[in-house]
Amino acid sequence: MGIQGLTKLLGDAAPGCMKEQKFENYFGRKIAVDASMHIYAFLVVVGRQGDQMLTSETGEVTSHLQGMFFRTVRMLEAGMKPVFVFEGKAPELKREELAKRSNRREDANTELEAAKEAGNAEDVEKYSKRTVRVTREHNEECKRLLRLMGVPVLEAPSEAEAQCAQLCKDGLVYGISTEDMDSLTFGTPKLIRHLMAPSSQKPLAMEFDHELVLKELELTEDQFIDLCILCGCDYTAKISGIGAVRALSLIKKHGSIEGVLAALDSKKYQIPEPFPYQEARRLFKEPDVVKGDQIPQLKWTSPDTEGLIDFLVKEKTFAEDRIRKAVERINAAKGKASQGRLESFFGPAKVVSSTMGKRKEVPVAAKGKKGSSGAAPKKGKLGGMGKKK
DNA sequence: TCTCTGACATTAGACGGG
DNA sequence: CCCCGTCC
DNA sequence: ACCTAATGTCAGAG
Repeated sequence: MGIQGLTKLLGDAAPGCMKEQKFENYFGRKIAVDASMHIYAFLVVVGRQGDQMLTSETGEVTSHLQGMFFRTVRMLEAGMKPVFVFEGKAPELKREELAKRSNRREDANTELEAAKEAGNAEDVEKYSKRTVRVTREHNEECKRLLRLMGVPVLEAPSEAEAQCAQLCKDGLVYGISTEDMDSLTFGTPKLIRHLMAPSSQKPLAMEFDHELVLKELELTEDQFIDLCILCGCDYTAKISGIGAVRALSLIKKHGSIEGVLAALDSKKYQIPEPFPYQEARRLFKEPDVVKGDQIPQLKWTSPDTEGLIDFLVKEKTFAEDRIRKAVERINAAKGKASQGRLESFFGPAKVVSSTMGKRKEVPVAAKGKKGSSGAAPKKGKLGGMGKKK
């Protein structure tokens, strides 16, 4: 569920923490991605007709592979270096939330049966989407695919978003690409939304800067975490009647959840029972993650063409020429990337730190503010000037 | 009147030929 | 460039 | 057996 109403709150109360970015700005950058969210979306939408999905000859679902493969190709082609992080064990506090989701799936299942019975195609599609579940198998197949593509895969001990945030804190990636605002609560220095949105029509990528969030809201990091808990997170129930706006003003006035609780009119506002906000706080502040030297080295290598053919074509019935063409695209992009690396000028190598020679991903020095919007779209990549203001 | 919350519903990819 | 059928 | 989330709409309380 993320943090309820946080995006809107930041837009209203901390507009300076978000900045639109052009797609090209991510050339050469390392980006962490939460894999499970992508897999879920692919299963819901890729190749779906009614309750049918893409499948191999033997009837196994392949929608997640189709989606993951081509999206990753797009990222690599754009010069990005993605690292995919897979979900580990959910924290105990999330159990309740997960149980709710599971129940909703079951309801959808009965609705689905009814719709099939009635021959209502529209409802069959609607409810079958809601029954989607990411299995261990889906995850394992995606890991195998990514490794064959030469893209690093990381297994999180627990929450993937927390692990992504840690990668960014440790300077191993520039930012994390996600739609989930939880990542900011976990303290990622940089969060990127809409990164993979298609060039036309959709909004530009939007970067959220953690430091600026705190600055604009005039909160400490601890207070920001408390704010997020009050807004509504996966770990505790909400106080009915307190949404994002009131939560912010309460935290500002009283400094912490303890302060807020002490001052709240208990007749007007019911505190949920139990309300393990301290535990939730700990999960955000010190989540179960691998950090620093413990993180395996992230390596981006050339795709294993024949391995991909064996997997996708021989096992999963993909069209061989499509796969070969896509691998070509990757190789072409890699050539360009190693040739024209800006990074060799501005890049990571410069930063000397105490972290045992680990490389740091550093933001490219700020270019002119927003001066030349006519910066020669070389290949007409961005067709229309999005009707920006 | 206006702001805010909460419940409920909806949406969610990418390619390539025409 | 957009639309829409297809990907497996 | 097991892990996704945001956004939009609207009624009604304060």
